Amino acid sequence: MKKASTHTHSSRRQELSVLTGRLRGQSRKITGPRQAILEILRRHLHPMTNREIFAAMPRGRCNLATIYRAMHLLEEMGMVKRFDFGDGAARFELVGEGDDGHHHHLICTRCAGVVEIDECFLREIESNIAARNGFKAVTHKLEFFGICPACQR
Amino acid sequence: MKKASTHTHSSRRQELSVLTGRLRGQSRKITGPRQAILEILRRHLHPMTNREIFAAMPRGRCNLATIYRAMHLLEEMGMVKRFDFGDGAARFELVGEGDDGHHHHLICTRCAGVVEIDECFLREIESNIAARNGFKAVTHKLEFFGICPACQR
DNA sequence: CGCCTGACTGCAAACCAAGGGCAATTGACT
DNA sequence: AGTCAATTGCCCTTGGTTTGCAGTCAGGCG
Repeated sequence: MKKASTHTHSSRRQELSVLTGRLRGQSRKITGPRQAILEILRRHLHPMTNREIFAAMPRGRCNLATIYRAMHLLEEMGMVKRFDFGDGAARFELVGEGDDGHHHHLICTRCAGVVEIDECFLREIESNIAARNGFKAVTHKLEFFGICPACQR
Repeated sequence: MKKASTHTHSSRRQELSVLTGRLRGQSRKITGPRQAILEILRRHLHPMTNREIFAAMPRGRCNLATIYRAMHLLEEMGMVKRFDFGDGAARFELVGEGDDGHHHHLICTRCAGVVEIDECFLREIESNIAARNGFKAVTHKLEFFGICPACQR
């Protein structure tokens, strides 16, 4: 039984050809490293650090610096979203087409396990804060931290 | 006209003697660098990086490493709270006695100006998320980003 | 199909926040 | 004043991230 893909989270599972198509559409080259990176991100449902992406790559197929550069490019193109779990390493997740990728996480501080929280409860509060302080283009970063069921024993 | 100090924010303005007293109470030494750090934090109402504290110190009065160590100590003692504005440098703010220091900020992405947001709207949502996922001891980090009135022109 | 060129990659060095080791110093107490 | 553990300064290390440069490659063109 196939589940309809209206869910933010599952919509991240895009065909590789769609992804490379988005690159091509911006006259970017579809290189080996970039394909490998997209393939890896496509298979992982949680944000990954550049080092994790690097490690997931068969035989250090590309250089770590290349991954850093690719992630910058993909972020600018809106194909990935950067998250900060507060441990000093940036993490990236694929963003579905048409989606802005905005969501949050619940992270276990013991085992580093991640739960995706697809809803965002702050849209309204955010506009209130923006209005109250005269700010424009207000966004927010929010992550939850705690101890997961498995780590509680 | 003097405003009553029931406000989270203004309660951060503590006498230096009160601060050093808290150190003494935990059999910690009241050293020159620590006094200088507390004095600087007391005068600033927004979170400061270690480097900023260092720069605010008369004549490089102490070593940067000392500041790092002092901030760890003060954080453990609950005298300062660590914040992360996502720019790769930790920031610290004094915490009032009896307060847990939990609050958020609205940060201008152009001029780096900071507005303190004393309320937290997520207490209830936080417990929901904790319960729904079986997590314990859940906390969160939240900061808002936007463009301040002055930077909009 | 093979060439051309700018985009891209690999490598190494550099950068920055942060933290650690160790010897010298100092605050707090007797 | 003397003692001792706590603290500091100096310097070096670590980890994540970025950059300069030279060689390589994807993709368009003939």
